[in-house]
Amino acid sequence: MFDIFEGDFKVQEETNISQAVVSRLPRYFRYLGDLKDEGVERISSHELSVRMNVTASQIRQDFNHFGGFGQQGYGYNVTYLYDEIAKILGLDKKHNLIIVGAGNLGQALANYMNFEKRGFIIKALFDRNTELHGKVLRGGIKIYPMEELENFIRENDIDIAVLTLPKAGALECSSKLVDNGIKAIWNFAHTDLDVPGDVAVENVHLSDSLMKLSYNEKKRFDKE
Amino acid sequence: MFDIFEGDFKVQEETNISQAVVSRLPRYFRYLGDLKDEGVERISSHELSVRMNVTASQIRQDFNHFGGFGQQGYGYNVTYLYDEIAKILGLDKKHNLIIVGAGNLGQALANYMNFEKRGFIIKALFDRNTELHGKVLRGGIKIYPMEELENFIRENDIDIAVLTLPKAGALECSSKLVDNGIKAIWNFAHTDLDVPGDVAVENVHLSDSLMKLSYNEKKRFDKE
DNA sequence: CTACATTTGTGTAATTATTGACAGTTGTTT
DNA sequence: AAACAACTGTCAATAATTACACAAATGTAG
Repeated sequence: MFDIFEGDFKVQEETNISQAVVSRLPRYFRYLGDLKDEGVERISSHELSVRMNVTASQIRQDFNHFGGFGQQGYGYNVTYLYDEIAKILGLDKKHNLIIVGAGNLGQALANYMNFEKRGFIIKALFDRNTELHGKVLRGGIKIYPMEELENFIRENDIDIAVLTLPKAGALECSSKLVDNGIKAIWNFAHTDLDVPGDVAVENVHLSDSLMKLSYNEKKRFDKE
Repeated sequence: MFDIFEGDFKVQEETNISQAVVSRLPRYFRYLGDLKDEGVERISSHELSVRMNVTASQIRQDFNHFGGFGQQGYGYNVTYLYDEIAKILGLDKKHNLIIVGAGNLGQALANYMNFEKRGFIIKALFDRNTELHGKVLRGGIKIYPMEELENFIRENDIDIAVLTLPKAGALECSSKLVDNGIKAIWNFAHTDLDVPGDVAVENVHLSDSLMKLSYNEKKRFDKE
């Protein structure tokens, strides 16, 4: 009788993890990957807390949001935990990406691609600059004109769009992407987007990040 | 008599602003820049809150951490507030940067450079790849061999280092940077750094960010 | 097989962050 | 020039996040 309520509650909770927790998951995943590479089979929240410089309590609490992955008296099995977090993060499935804006950053991301190892496949770039059209980057990724964007999305099962455009075009472009069914935008444009609630946006505002660094550098200087 | 205590307290507080607040400053700065461009002279916390989609209370409280920039019954003078936030973020001074690691990302950042407008001047890149040595990028920025790193830092008043290296070399490199007096590291390497407390580090873990996006996309999908 | 050290999951406390409320000040209108 | 509306700075309340503490479970050593 109580179990039913508990169950319902859990499910509801699972869809409502705070971003504070979510932000930490990739870092856990990274450290667990390292442990795997080192051949470590099991690890306790305490050991991990020392490595990662966080509290063991936070680690246990974070993992518990998704159900218990550990065992009392034993700890966590590294490979199992690694795989589970991968699933939570959606890394067990392939994602098809397009990059909109083939400037320095767009091309760098296309060439960079450690992401492919994790199942994020870049299918194409798009740009309005006609000089770039037809250019082929590493791995045969091609730059297309903007006009082909809509068709490409529909025909290639694209779910994530990377926005590496100047501020001006970004907003307009984001609505076009959304209209064509994109459900996730990785936004490098120097502006905030305004999209429906069912579209995920992850902002990478490099300038903001650099300013934060500048503040923190200054602060430490001021202290002396 | 009381003023003295109040004063002391303020100063102490000023050096201890939470990162939650600091993270919001660049965004305020961005919106204030837009307002300036639009020719808006004054703005209330309420108006700004609508634009930025945050609470007016948070805006007032945030600004108050650094002393009051507004006036009761009037609001905030856009230009004044913009300039004050610039000062807080250390944008009133020039910063000399070097980029360590002249791969795709390093070169893209060097070429990209809207940062120069804000006083972040890239002075040079460094890489171990001999094929790149001597290559000149936009604005005359040159790629040097790693061996010249230490001298260059000392002779060119560098305060910020941008780390765009693969994971393996990043840790070793960061200690070298710190040893030569770097006080701020913008870390794009796929690993956490271990530096003394007086060195500011700002991490830009692109993979982490992408995984977060993947989680949030998945979550929205799960809901239906 | 028993005693003990280890470790998770979880309820609770403490801390931090955000929001609400309002006194006091300023600008504006009549 | 008085009355009123708009607005900040700040105190208090609420909400969210993090840390603590311990019962229950497991592995290990003697």
